[in-house]
Amino acid sequence: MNTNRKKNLDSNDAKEIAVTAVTQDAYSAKPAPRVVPTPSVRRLPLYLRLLRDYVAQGRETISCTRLAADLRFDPTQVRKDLALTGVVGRPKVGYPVAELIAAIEDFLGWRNPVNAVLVGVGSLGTALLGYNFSLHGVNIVGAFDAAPEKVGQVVHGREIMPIGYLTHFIQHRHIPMGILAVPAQAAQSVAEMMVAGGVRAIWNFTSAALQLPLDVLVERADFSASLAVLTRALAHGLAPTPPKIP
Amino acid sequence: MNTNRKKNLDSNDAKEIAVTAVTQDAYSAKPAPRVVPTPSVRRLPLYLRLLRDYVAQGRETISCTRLAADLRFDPTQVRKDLALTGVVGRPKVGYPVAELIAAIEDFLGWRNPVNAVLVGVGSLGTALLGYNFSLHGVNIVGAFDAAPEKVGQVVHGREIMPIGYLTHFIQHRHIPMGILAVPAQAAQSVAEMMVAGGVRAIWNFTSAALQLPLDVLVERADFSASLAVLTRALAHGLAPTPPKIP
DNA sequence: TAGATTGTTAATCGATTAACAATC
DNA sequence: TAGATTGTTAATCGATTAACAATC
Repeated sequence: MNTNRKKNLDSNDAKEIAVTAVTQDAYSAKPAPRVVPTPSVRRLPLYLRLLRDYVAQGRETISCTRLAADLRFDPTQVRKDLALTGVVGRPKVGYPVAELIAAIEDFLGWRNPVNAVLVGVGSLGTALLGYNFSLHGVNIVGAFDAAPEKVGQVVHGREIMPIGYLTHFIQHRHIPMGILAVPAQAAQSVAEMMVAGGVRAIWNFTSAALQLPLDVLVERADFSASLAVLTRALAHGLAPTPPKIP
Repeated sequence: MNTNRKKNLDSNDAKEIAVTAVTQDAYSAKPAPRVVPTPSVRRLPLYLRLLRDYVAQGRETISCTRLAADLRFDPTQVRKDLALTGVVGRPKVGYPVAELIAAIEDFLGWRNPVNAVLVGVGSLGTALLGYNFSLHGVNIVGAFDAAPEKVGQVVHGREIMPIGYLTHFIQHRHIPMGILAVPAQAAQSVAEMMVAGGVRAIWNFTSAALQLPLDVLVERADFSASLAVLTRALAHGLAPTPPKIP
C-alpha cells in the first residue's frame, strides 16, 4: 500500500487539475484529458474502419465487446479508447455508431485535412501520391524531386517541382507537414529544408535518424521495424506449418 | 517494499529459469532471454543503420552514449537493447561496431532471408516489388493479382501470377510469409488463402482487421496509425511556425 | 425484472529510466 | 592513475487488464 501512495496522489492531482480545467474552459462539458496516450491514438483508426463496416451493415449501435472481439483487443481497452472521444455509450445497448464515427474523425482532425508536401517521387513516392489521404486528414498539395528529368512531369495530377522551390513553397503556403520519400542519404538535408520552411511535422519513410529541433514531430514510417518483428519471429520458432497434403 | 515483493520474486524466477535453460542448451554461453521485448526488436534496425554509417566513417568502436544521442534515446535503453544481441562492450571504449552489425543481423534473421509472396500489384505493391528486402531478411519470390489483365505482366522482374495459384504456390514452395497489398475488401479472403497455403506470418498493408488463427503473426503496416498521430498533433497545438520573413 | 454493458477505480504488467559498482 | 563507460539492479512511469458498482 505504501509504494502505491505516490500513484494515488497522482490520480488525485489529475482529478483536481481536471476540475480546474472545467472552470477555465466552460465550453466543453467534459474536459479533454491533458495528455492522450499515443497507443490509443494509433488504435482509433482501427475502430473507425470497423464502425464504417457496421454502418454498411445497417447497425446503429455497437458494444465494446463486439469491437474488441473483431480486433482481438481487451474490451476495457476499447472502452477507455472510445472514452477519449467524449461519446458515451448506454449500458446494455452500446455506443451509437454514427456518433462515434463523427467523434473519432473530429478527434483525429480528419474532418479538416492539413496540407502536405511530398519529396521524392520514386516508386514509393509515386504510390503515396496515388493515395487519397483527404479522408485521413492529409492533402498532398505539392510534389518535389531532385532529378531534373522528373521535374515538370505530372504524377497523379501533381506537377513535380524542383527541390530548390521546396522551402519557399512551404513558407509561402504555410504547409504544416512534409512527407519524406527520398533516398536515405538525402533525408537529413531535405528535412532541414522542410523545417526551414516551417513544417511542424514530418512523415519519414526513410531509414535515416533525423537530427531536427525537438519541437518538430517526426513520425517514422520506414519498413525496417515491421520487418524486424516478422523476420525475428519467423527465424525463431514460427516455422511454416507443414503443408497438409490433400 | 511490500508491493514490490511480487516483482522481486518474478525476477528471481527468471534467473532460475534462465539457469535451467543453460543446463538444457549447452551450446550458447549466454542463454537467450525467454521473451524479447518487441519495442527493442523494432529499435534494432535503427542501430544497425547507424552502425553502418559509423563503419563508413572508419569507426571501430562506438559508445551507447553516442548511439543514444544520434537517436535521441536513453543510453540505458541502448545498452539494454544491445545486450539482447549478446555482444559485450568494454568500459571506456564502447562496443565493437563490426561485431554489433553482425550480431544484430543474426538476431533479426537478416542473414538468411525468408521467402515471401506479395499479393496485390497496385501502386503500393509495385513499389514493394521494387525494393530489395534481401538485406532486411525477406525475398519476394512470387507476385499475384486478381486482375486478369495484370496476370502475365512482368513487374520488377517478377511475372504476375493469378490469385488462383496462390495457395498451391505457397504450399508447394513452403513460403512462410505473405505480403498483403490488396484493396481492403479483398484482404480477409486473400489472407485466408495464404494461411491455407501455410504462411506463418502476414505483413498487412491493408486497413482490414483480419480474423485468422492466433498462431499466424500479423504485422500491421497500414498508414492510418501514423496519420492519426500526425494529424491529431497538428490539429491540437502543433501549428506551423510563423514563416520568418527575411 | 434480470442481466448485459458501461464507466471508472484499482491492480497488474511491462517498458523506460535512474543509480551505481565494476572495469578498462 | 582517473574517469568514461559498461552491465545490472532498483525505481519509476505508463499502459493494459481486472473488478465492480451503476444503469439501461
